[in-house]
Amino acid sequence: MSSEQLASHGHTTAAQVRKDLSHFGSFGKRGLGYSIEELSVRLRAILGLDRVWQVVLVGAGRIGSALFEYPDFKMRGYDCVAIFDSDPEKIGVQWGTTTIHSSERLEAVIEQLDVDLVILAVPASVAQEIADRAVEAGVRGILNFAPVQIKVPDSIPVEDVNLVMQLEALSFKITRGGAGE
Amino acid sequence: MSSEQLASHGHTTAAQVRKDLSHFGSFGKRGLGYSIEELSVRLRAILGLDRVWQVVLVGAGRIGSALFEYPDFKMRGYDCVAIFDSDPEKIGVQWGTTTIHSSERLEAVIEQLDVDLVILAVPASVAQEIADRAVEAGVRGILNFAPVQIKVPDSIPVEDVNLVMQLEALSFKITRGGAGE
DNA sequence: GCATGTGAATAGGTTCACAGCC
DNA sequence: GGCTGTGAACCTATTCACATGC
Repeated sequence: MSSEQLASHGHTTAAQVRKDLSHFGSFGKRGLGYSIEELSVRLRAILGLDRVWQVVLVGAGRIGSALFEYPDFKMRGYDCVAIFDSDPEKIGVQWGTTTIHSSERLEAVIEQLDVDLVILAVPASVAQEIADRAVEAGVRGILNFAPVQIKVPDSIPVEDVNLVMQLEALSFKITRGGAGE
Repeated sequence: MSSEQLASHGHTTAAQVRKDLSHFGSFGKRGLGYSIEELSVRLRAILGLDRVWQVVLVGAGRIGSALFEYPDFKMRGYDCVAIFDSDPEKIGVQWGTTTIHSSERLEAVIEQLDVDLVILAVPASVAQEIADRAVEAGVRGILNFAPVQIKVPDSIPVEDVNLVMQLEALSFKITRGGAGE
């Protein structure tokens, strides 16, 4: 497949595709284009998707349950090895084969199972505390659903999921009136 | 509050704050800084947040219910005026004071209630069809939870919520090893 | 011949620094 | 004196265009 074809799939240009890929190496063949198979393998390795990541979910509320049931996670190599909640009613409950633990056990489980990522699906009021404890216990990245800006060391990446902001982005684009992008 | 102080709250610099704000007007007072109150009002108007947006939710599954219960939505001016699902079991069920309608009624409701935004919380397989119908019925923006790239006219903004991609972004940052950002 | 990979040219965005106003 | 608003300098990213290799 040529850079031209690749570009038409994303929202970009042929030159952009070539420049971007050239940052990581030279994966194409002149006159021929790129092998989808090879690109896939090489990019998955670069992005760190060629392994299974150990994930824990903190917060067994609605968002937590929606996430947990989302089939794509497992399929894409994210293995939810534990769930935590502070509600005594929920502790001990099983979701599939995964048990809900007391939040108190967070550090122990993260260390024991060598957890990579934490999904924070807790109220804003406790998000920072949980994040601190998770980082202290050795977690390497955080997906944050709580509507607060959590502070962690620079070495720990955080991705924020902020649906209100995304709705607001829509509101702005509509208000502004201009083209969709 | 000075641009310096504002910058320290976001993840940015004083010069950046001043340049960005100057794009929309000159809201500060020299020697003094910016009035939070005035900034808030002016920016809310620019972003289109000084009104209530009519929203419908399509898909009354787990993601849909998590969203619907999310208190921030109403508080931030997004009023979910209708829910749709194709499952006959769910049709007629009430969530709070909002009834779940058959997806067939999508166009009728969008037109009648002058709906602005659609939240697409449906399986990937039907996302495009629903999007087409919503756009045809006059919706002005789409928040898309389905893991597909939906195609709509350029004039209709789409915001994609793609949790797998956000996890993958974490994986990349961790793999690359560099600083969090 | 065809499409990559890459320097050169261009455009876009960020930082600097200071005149102007409070 | 302090801080904004903004042109100028700088830096980064995108686009162009072509030599290189299949």
